Amino acid sequence: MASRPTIADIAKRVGVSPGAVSFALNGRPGVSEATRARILEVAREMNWRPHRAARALGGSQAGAVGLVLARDPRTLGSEHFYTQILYGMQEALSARSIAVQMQLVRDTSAEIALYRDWASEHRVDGLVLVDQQVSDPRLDVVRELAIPAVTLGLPAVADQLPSVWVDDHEAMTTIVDYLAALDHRRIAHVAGPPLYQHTARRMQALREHGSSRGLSSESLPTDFSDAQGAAATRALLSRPAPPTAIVYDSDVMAAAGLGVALEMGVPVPQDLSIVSFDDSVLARIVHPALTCLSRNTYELGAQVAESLLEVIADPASRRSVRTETPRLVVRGSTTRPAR
Amino acid sequence: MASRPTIADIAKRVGVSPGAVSFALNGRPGVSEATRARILEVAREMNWRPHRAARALGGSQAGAVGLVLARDPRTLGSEHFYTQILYGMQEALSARSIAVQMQLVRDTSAEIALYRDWASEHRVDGLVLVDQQVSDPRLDVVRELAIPAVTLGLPAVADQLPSVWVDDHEAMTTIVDYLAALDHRRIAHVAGPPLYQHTARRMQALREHGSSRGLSSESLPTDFSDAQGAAATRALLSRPAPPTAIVYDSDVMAAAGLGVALEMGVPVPQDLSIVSFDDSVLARIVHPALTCLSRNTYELGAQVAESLLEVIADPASRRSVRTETPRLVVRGSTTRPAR
DNA sequence: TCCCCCAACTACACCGGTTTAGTCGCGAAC
DNA sequence: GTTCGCGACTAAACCGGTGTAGTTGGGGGA
Repeated sequence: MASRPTIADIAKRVGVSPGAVSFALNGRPGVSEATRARILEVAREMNWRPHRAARALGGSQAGAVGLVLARDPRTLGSEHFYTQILYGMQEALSARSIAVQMQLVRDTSAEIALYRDWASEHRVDGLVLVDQQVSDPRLDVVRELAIPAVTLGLPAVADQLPSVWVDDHEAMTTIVDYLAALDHRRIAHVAGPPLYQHTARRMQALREHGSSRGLSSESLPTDFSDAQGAAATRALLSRPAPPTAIVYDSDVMAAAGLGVALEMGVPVPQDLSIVSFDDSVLARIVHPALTCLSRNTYELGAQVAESLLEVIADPASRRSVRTETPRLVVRGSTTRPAR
Repeated sequence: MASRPTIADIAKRVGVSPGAVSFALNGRPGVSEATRARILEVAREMNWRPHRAARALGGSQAGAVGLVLARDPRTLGSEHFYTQILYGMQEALSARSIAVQMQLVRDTSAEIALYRDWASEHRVDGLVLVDQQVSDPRLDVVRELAIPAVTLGLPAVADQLPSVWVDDHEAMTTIVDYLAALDHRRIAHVAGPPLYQHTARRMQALREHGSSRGLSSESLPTDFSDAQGAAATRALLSRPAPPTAIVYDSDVMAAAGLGVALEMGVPVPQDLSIVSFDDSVLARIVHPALTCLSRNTYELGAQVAESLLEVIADPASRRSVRTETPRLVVRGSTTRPAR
């Protein structure tokens, strides 16, 4: 009884046909301005809202976009980053009452299966692909399914999808320059899995830029867990000539590394400088607080949403957006190395 | 062209009517077993999947449930907890191909507005209400909208919604008993906002149980931020007779408090024991690692999902589920107080 | 043998929008 | 004065399922 008003209810009340109401509500020609105004007023008065399913059925807009995180969620350490991204996206999309469908899955194959499900159920109008891989099996699937998508990461060279990207090369360069200016000569990098494009890119940047500046440098890959971050740190600090600075691919690993250093009696920052690629509450509350690259993740999410809307509107669009390089926030974990 | 097969396609191929196919696919009487088998086989062969919107339009199942987090997302510290909850829910629901629609909003009024939107757009079949408040304005709205819902928190006494709950009273009792057994006599509690029911409950438990054991105890409310957690810690440790143990309502505040203690030259755990109500990576990687209450958050999420399905199936259901009390995980941040 | 009943199906309306193919009326052009 | 054109609107099909009211055929009971 008290069920939501439909377009037919509005039509009856205004005295026009349902079709006319649809025209009016969607701002398309076919009704006079006077009638349109009447209809809009009545719709507002009756508190009308489109029935999503009905729209999705007729047209083809599901009114939702999808974001899948493929990680072992029990050990996820990047919640903060993706929470911010999600929030940025939602703020940008809620005005158009588009929902963001976020789902956590175990691995990439589950992610791909989910894309197929979503496609066949018409659940989403577009996808955001995060954690881009060097050789990414998702790209083929997305193309096959013909769902509009953007990547958050480097532009996929071979297989063009529009992307919103941060220049990880330049980011690493910024860090290396900063550390070199402080007179650090032996820099280590506790990286993520080289499977990920951003990790690969950072490793490459360190190798190239480090050697061009005459530094000794090295990247140790990990699985992003605090355990492996700690282990890598322990290995590095046990060497005869340990690095004077370690750059970590994530805040969790950096904090874990800091713990190892303190435990091993290596004072931070005096004997070891620590830099993290991620900023977060965690980076702020450990002692000393971590020097890190910081970016406006919220903005990044909003940008992703905008780009995705563009691709949905025009599936042929291939416009990639480069976002500003993260800036270095210096905190207590870095200083000149003691001689 | 290569568009998804519909029920009509299957019907044509099998040589029956679309209605019969619908019966067969939904396991309801009206077709013979032989025909049903044929239909199921052809459906699988053609890789048929129901069109969500079509189902939602006819019946009334949107195939999604909603979860809203109302916090200032820029300072969110509980990502880990809710990520786990979300994952647990998704695992439990994906088998029935029900999606979890999670959204972050700024505050409770935005949360309520979102519920109204979702209701009028028929986006969700049910809601999970988290961060239950002492006097919760959401309860009336949910009842008014007549959406099946469960709360994650204490059972709402006045206004019965089924809930999945953890006994915060007993949790606090566990901590107090543990600290008392170690001979702590002055215990402080850095709490969240007393607006939240679980915080209020913990404060009450500490007051009652502490005094019954002859302890001096006190709760300081905060906004859950690391800044206020740090400030409260500073205030407590500056007193003439500072507490020998502090219990924090969140891992972020506990870690921030730990930082303050070390900075003020108060050795942890010798002069100050620290206990956190939340477990997480953070609690593990700081030094010393934090003693905390730990619970299977993933299970909790799954349980929430089950309960919600129950209410959706039978909106009159009022069954609340009490989950097991979190267990205390002792790490390096607690010990007997130095005399 | 006839009738009734029931299982097994079909036909069709329906959900709430969108969209296309008209219809109508009126002013301008010839 | 008839015709053309166009703006404003209506009727009806359609999207892909679900649910209900028939319809049919065959077996069992009287």
